[in-house]
Amino acid sequence: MPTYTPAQQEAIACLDAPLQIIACAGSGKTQVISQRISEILKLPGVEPRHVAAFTFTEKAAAELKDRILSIVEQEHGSATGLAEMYVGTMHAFCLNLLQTYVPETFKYSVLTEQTQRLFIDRNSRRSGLTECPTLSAGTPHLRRFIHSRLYTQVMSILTEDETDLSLVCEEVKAAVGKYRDLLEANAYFDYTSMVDRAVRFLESPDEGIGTAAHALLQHVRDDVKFVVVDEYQDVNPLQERLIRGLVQFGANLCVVGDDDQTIYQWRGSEVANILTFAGRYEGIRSVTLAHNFRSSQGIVALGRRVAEGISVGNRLPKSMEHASHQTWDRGDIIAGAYLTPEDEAAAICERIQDLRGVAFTDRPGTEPRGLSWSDVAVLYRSVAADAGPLVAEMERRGIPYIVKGLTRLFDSREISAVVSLFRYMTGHAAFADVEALWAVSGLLAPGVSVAAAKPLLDAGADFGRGERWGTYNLQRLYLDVLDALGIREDTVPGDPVRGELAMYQLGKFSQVISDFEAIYFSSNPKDKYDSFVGWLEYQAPGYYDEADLDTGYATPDAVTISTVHQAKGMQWPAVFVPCLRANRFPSKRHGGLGVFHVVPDTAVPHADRYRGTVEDERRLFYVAVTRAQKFLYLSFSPGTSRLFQKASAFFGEATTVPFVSTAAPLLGASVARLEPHPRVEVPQVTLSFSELKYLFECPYQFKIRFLYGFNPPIHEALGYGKGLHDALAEMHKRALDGDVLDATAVDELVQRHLHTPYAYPLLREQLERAARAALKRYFVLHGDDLPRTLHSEKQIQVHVAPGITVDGRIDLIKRLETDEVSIVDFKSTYRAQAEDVTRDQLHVYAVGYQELTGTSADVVEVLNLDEDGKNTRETVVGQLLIDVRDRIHDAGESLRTNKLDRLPTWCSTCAACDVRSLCRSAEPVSQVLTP
DNA sequence: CACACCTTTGTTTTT
DNA sequence: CAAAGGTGTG
Repeated sequence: MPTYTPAQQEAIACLDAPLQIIACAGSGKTQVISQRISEILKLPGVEPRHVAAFTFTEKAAAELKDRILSIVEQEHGSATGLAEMYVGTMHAFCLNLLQTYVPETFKYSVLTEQTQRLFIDRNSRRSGLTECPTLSAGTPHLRRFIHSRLYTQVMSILTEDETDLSLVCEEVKAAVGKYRDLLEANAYFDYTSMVDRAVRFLESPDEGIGTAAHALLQHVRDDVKFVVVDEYQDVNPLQERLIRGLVQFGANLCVVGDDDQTIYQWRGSEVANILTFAGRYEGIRSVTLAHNFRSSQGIVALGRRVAEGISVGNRLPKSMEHASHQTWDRGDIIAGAYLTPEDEAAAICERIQDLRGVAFTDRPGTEPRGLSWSDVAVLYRSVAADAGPLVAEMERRGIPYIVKGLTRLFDSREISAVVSLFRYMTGHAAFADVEALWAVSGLLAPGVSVAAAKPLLDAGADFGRGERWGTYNLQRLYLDVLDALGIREDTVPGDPVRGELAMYQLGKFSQVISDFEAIYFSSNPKDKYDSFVGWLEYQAPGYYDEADLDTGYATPDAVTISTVHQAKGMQWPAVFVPCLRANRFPSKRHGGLGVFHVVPDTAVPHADRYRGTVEDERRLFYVAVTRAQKFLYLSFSPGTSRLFQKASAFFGEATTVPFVSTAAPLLGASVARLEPHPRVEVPQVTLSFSELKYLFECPYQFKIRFLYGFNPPIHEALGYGKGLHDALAEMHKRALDGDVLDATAVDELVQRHLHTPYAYPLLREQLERAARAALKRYFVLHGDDLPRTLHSEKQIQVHVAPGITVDGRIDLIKRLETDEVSIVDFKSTYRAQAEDVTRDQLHVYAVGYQELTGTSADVVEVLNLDEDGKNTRETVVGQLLIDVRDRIHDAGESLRTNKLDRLPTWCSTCAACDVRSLCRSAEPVSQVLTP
């Protein structure tokens, strides 16, 4: 066990009272939580499934889980059942809870921000959008398309906050009900409704759906014994209700956070939750982790000064203390003012180049190394508004950088060219326009003309050819066009990086089509194409404004340029915070139609937090400052307009802190220098079963699907296989409770679970018949096995090495008549995404089962639900399990190093791959020329 | 100092 | 199209 401070030890050891951990920046919070959870797992009678730990992002969850597993493996040797410990977001927890215990919700899918807006606009009347009045004279009612984002904000505030509905006008209240009904009618959750549904189950079980509510509550009562909430300061009122609901039967609660780092008020975080925690729970213990192990004395002093500017009533009393080995030297912290943004950018670049090679010690007792590009971050209040001059200067000097949120997907020449195809098809552009855009797209190999795709476009635009709407598939047309033009990573002119970049843009567009088509799949074809083009022109550019270049899992050695928000939880040896201008940081309030023109601000407690206050901005500045380990450069230059002429109050305040210099020479030769050596970061790799399957099958296929983001076309029968799986899941779950169904339940099961939103009426009938037949057949062939069900939809997990985890669910685990344990995977032909189960995958299941129970399964089998489908059954062999572990490990490594190569030669995998046209020619090349 | 008028701007982002 | 900073007037 590493050494802990007395406060850390106290937090780790307090397992029997509600605990509040106030964790200052850099206080080793994650380590303390992880160690505390490890202690919980040592308690007699405590199983991993008794623990639920919440984080705000999937990334933070992966890191926390990995840390816990490392500690547990070290201290307990190995432990079984860890897959059943919940570490994740509250959203995923709620979704999981509902889709495990409430059969009616098994078929629900989740709307993203994009599909949610598409859905609301397509149903603008039925969702109540156009009936919402506003306080603005110019806008008597919300309007379709224009106000759908505002509408989603209103809907989430009304369910996520403690809104006083008596102050909200009738039409808006009606809209909430209409929108909720519309979601349910279409089997959708949005991010709010999944939490809301779960909370309502926990709060008023009597109104629930009988047995489901009972089972859900039973699970919470029996299994949830320890709840840990990280980043508690960012919890919103609905999430606070969820926490209350989860601990209502006496579970131990531990909340961890720092009120000074509340930076998401504008999306509902309620600081009051953490400020008044002590008064709301009985007998709480409170521990403050005040020691900062990250930053030098100077940074800590500056941070403390910034935080002390928050008024006493809005802050928990605490004083961050310097405890790091980092030294402060005069000149490490500079607040510099410049005459123009260009001067400021140049000065930043000078410093960055000066810092490269400076000796730096990451941890006490380790060897120093030379700083490199990736040790530097430049943090802006608004990257979009202010980062331009710096990016230009970095570009000029050839300093490598990563920036998010500056480039817009729809401004790129690649996407302009692609959009023109659809404009041509709907008569909004001449073919000459298309040719002009493709000529400058940088996508076509020499000698290839977009004219090669014209026949496809003309045929596609003939909307009189067939009556089935599903045949007018946007995604298929798109992939066919790319194929006809021979566009692949290696045919795009330029160096390999250029090829990757282009494919990444094109993959994003595939996602754009998927989003649109998920909502508009079954519209009259002509209308669908027209809506698509209109949407591409007016809506989509605003939906997909960040074309953040995801570099995959490999981390390049480059300067990070990002917003302060995105820097939360991170640290760098050197941090720059430029453009500290009045009206920018702190940001002035903004105009325009807002939520409080629809909902009166008196109906929402602390409504101001949604608009943003100066204190909120101060907390954001506090986060920025405390990211730095040693070097911190604050700077100001007047902006282009009248509004941004003066320096930020924060800037002036910083200059009054003794550790801060207003000018200092470059370090030059005055400090020790070493060869630049970027810090080694181990990116977390968490793979789902289906991702792993693709990675095993063909690494390049994985790259096309998951890194570039290409999606296969929607199949009209989509949902059939899922429906069968869900029906079987209900059968097995009820069998586990002693409720063994027979064939008379088939109609009801199909009715409840089969959801095929893209099927035309005739196909829907066919699918229903097929589903009934499949379930009846299952009852005949396997009905007798039902009582021998051991687990249904069992969550498993394989932790292969630090940072590499595979997550997944096993359809069914049952005891055979021979008393052996069998792992079963169901298969159905109609299952849209050809989920072929390979032997490898089955053996991964077997490994997961082993980690879960500590015992080995005897056989793995594939059970085909089709009438004449083939089943397989295979003995689990120990050596195979070891081999599979090695293969997962290799797969994870290839991801981290970004080595995702094509299979060397054409093979059966290629023949079955539905994205192969993006990889190589369909025909195997018989004569390969080798230079 | 109070007020009217004119000008400029439009953030931050996860699930 | 709304809001608030800046500027000018009394």
